Amino acid sequence: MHSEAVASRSAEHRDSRDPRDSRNGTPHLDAVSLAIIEQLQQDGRRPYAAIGKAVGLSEAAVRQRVQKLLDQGVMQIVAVTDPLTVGFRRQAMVGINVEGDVEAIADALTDMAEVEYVVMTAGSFDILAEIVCEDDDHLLDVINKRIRAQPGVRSTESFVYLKLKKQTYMWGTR
Amino acid sequence: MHSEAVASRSAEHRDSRDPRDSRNGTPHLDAVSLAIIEQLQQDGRRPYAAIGKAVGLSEAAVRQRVQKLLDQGVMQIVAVTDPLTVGFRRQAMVGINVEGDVEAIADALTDMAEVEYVVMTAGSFDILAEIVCEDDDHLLDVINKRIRAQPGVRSTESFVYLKLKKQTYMWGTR
DNA sequence: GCCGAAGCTGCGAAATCCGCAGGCTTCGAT
DNA sequence: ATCGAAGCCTGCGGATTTCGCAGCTTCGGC
Repeated sequence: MHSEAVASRSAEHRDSRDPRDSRNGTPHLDAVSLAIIEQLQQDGRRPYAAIGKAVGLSEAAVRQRVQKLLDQGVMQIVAVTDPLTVGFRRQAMVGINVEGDVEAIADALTDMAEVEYVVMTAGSFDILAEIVCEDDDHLLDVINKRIRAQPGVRSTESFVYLKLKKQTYMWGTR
Repeated sequence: MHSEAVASRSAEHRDSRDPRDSRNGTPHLDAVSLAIIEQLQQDGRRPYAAIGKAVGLSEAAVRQRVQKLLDQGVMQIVAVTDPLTVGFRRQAMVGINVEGDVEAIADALTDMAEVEYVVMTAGSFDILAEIVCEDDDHLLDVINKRIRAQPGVRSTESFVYLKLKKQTYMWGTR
């Protein structure tokens, strides 16, 4: 019977028709876009023609897809550095416990320039936040004067970084 | 006395003569390279000529500097994505306590594909590791079968991500 | 059937990238 | 003091890439 072919076709149709995931507003990514992202995870400046050759698309098509991925916020092409070499000598992860509105505290942390990373978690901390500072004084100031000063912050625990062993950006490249 | 002037001169000389920091192997960065990095943190594909105009250098000079920064491993230009949109639905930070050689454990974690981020810390954990997985089963497998199986791992504590609030790559751009 | 949206291709013009030769300065050695 | 090597910059021409646009096809709605 031809039901298999029909199912395959309808799946293709869904892929191309609906660019959005039903659960949230995140756009849907097909295999080709994923392959393009992989290429750019290896080298953010790789030419469109080279990417096209790798994923089986014309240069113009790759260009349009990349532009859309950037516009949609699915990916960004940026330079990433080791903070130490750029003059930030103290980093720490801070575990935070909150009473009341966790998301409000998370938003407040998000607004701080020294806070690089904020995530709400399940477990013995409500929030984990990564702090990037120039020196010890700066770090102390951020943790004690700014974070702990937030109303609703019940307690914090700090983990000062001693040595960064790994930091990759290769999701999807494995 | 002139000891201050002498010290100042010798420091200048060290900066320009020796591209490496004495403490570790990290190369020294001058203000211009920092400015170039800032440009590329805003847009990893910005043309060299535009960067040159912004930092006061010729196109060729910018190109040479960027190439050197990449070769030295000071920065990398890559596409970064939201893991959720590329199909990784479970993430967690894992705090680890170790008996014996902490760095050996950290190295073992570094070799795992699902481990995105490894840092040795001071505080109540010896190591923090970020895990990126496709689903709960995958996450469970990595934590229980792979991480806790490492000899020397005394205990672990997991923080499953509920919501990622902030993730920037803008060191130096503030 | 007809129309609009979305996505891909091909192509020519403009912009960018790239390699290289040459100039300038610093620094160490003779 | 002079010389040579090294490091870094500029300028330039050719190769490559990017960019905008017109046209084609598919698919779903009316």
